[in-house]
Amino acid sequence: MNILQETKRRLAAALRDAAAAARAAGELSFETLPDFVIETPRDKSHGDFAANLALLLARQARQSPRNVAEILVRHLGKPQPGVARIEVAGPGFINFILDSRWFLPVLPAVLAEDDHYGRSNIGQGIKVQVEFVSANPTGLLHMGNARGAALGDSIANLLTAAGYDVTREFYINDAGNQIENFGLSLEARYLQALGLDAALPADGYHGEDLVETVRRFVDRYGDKYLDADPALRREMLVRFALEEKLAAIRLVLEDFGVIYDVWFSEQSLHDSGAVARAIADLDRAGYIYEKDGALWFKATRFGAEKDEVVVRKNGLPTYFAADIAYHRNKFERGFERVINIWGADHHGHVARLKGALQALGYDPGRLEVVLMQLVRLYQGGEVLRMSKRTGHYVTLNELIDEVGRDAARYFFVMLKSDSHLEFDLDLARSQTADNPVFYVQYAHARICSILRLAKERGMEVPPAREARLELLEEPAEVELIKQIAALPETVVGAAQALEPHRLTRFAHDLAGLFHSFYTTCRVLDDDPELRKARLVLVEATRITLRNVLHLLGVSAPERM
RNA sequence: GCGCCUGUAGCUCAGCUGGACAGAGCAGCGGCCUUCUAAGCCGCGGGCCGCAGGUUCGAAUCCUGCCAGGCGCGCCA
Repeated sequence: MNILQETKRRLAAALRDAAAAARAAGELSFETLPDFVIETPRDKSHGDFAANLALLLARQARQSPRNVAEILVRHLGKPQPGVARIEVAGPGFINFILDSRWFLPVLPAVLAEDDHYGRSNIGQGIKVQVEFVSANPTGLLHMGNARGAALGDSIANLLTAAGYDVTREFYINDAGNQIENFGLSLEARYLQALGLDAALPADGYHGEDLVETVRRFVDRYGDKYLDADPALRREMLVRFALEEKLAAIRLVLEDFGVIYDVWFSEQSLHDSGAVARAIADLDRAGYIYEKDGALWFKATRFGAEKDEVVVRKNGLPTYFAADIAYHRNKFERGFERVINIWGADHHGHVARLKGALQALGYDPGRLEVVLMQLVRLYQGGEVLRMSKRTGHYVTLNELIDEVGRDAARYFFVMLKSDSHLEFDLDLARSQTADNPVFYVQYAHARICSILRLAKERGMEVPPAREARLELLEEPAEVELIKQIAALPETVVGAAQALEPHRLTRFAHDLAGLFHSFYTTCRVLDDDPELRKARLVLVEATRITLRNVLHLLGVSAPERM
């Protein structure tokens, strides 16, 4: 049910017919009809829909836009269904003012579709993968990862709602230098735990959490690896720590409402030979050369700023090499579109990865990277720098404890991914009511409260067919219905643009319209007919609000 | 130095891929609870859309050049 888009489509067709008729009548001359839009004007006084066709046609027709608009309106001929009035306004817009009853059919549709309301099938079941967070499993998740988690999960929800077949994936960086370094740090902590004087590597992991991890390792294995081969010792420590860290990451993400379909190991790509194969194939295609003892990929051929090493002088493949193999693997698994959520500090990686995929014969457009600016954390008015190596960072675990999952998720997706997120920890900690998520949730709780009371009084929400919905003609009611009707196109737009922040905006607007309605209209009215109609409206609002909140990964509480 | 992102009300941010007089939330001021949750509603004030050019019937939005902030330019990931 998408009454808005259907109406727009029909009006657009009518305008095209009108233009053709006007040309046939010799009143308007043009070669080809320009692509015009029918949009919902910002300003309510401009009607429900506005068309800019006359403005675009004016030049070709060599007439003033307003004249063109008048001619088009005249040729629209018989009254359009649902349209109460048509006006030519401003520079030459054609405004359509709809009969307020035109939107009423959306209410029974919402009740019927229930938790499916807002879904569509523009994705046509196309397989899409969303890879996000993919943090190093060497510590806990920080604020940047948290933003990625909220963003990635909401985008995945949006794509699912738009009819795509979505897979959520976490890429585990369990290979390479960082792991090597991780092992050395663990080893030092291990020796320290056994009372020896061992120093952490200068660029090692200084976080306190490793001390605890090693303590648990000692609980299990004691000093068994004190005199063991250091390589074996580190391998055992790393294996133990990775398992523990990954379990913790998985757990906190679940607390955050994020469940992955696939956890993909980087090491497995090395083990299976996929990395070596990718390099060999690039070489065969002529995009690899040797310099200074290392193997380089000719990324500059594909618009990157510089070429990139794939195999180091020491013979070990780079992270980039593994990433090439990984993304090829994604396509081999049948994903039509592959979406990565990355921190903006990785943006330099985009061009060369796309280049490598192109070199392997894939359309690089199938890889879409959503770059998010990093989260800046404020405390006591000062910026806190976050770094895993210094162990100085606020974890997602702490964030959930202090501000709660709902507020955190809402805040992270409230902004465009492009914009820097300023997270004032003191403000977030202070659980005050100026939190927008409370505003939206409160609207939902208020509705549930009304419905509870109605039930107690034996006044359940009637089947929509039995309600005289045409009684809903207060401005606050009409505005509320229009916003409810706008959910499907909002979801589609947000999914296409990969912009979940459009949903928080929609939710906030919807909540605001409900609050206004609440103060002007009494739902449990003495008039039984009006009461039934309003119960249907309120129920439809509840469903819409809840569905949006769920797309955001935020709960819809029944009481507050 | 080069590349990417950002610059809109005192603060935090929207602005629907070029539309009609630039919007919201906080903060400030003034009203509204004997009736379904006042975590709410209604009203008021507040802006050279970083600056300067250009394209267009029309620019916060597109192009160019500056200015400011963030990030990147590793045989790290």
